[in-house]
Amino acid sequence: MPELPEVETIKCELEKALVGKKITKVSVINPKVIKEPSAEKFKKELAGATIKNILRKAKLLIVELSNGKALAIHLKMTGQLVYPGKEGKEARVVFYLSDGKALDFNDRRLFAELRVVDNWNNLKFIKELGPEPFDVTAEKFGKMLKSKKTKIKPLLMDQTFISGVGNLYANEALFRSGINPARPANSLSDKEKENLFKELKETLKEAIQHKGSSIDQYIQLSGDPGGYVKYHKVYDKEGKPCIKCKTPIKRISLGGRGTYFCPHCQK
DNA sequence: AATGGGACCTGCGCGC
DNA sequence: TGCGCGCAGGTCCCAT
Repeated sequence: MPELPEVETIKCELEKALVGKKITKVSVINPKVIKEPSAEKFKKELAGATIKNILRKAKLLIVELSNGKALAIHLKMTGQLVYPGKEGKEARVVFYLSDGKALDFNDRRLFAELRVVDNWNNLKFIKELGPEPFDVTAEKFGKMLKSKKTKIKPLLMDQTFISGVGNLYANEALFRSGINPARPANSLSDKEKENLFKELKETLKEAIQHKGSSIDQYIQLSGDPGGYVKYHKVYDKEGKPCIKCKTPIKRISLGGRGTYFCPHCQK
């Protein structure tokens, strides 16, 4: 579900809402989402801990705690954090806080992953993460693409290559830079690489400003939807006219993921 | 090395 | 109204 802009939105809101508060109790409704340690230990290690700091690494949220441990949350496709919580039917874990309110962790499809760890830097997912688009220069980005024969769109979504970008924003950035998603990465000209890099960062930045894209499950911490959907130009728009040339937007499958593009504008 | 497929799950919208 | 199918902002694992 959420990509960098959505997770960044939640991160900022969690920061405002939760830092300095204590977790008084944790209720695990479906232990499936807890990957480590056991659900029992998970509850024990969180109860009584104060929330010190909230971080985001690509699409992963990290809640640093006063006891030196950290709660790592990957929302995957349908994870949601809602505060104050309502404990609806998709609530899988509920964190009760010292302010008398609850933070709900909802997850329809049970793909999400919650962990309490001693050192989040040691998580395999973290260690293998490539840089975020905001952490490299256009020059570096261009060099990274040079040795890659793989199709550009799946490459943008490869978290070990560049992190934080998912299906939605990969589609949008490629449309905005006029590049066909199936092009081999190393076939892009210097100009195209530079343009793609610029549009990728712009797209993410705009999405953050509008607090993310609520298509299906993503919502802000408050439960409100993010406002960026109305700015999408290709994602989920199969058959609709391209905003530039009116050619119907095409949907193909690349790397098993729905891929939307304008066959006329994206060469 | 790269690509495709399936797995993990639940639930929605569509066509019949 | 109901059923079956395809689809979903992610990631991991296996086969070719």
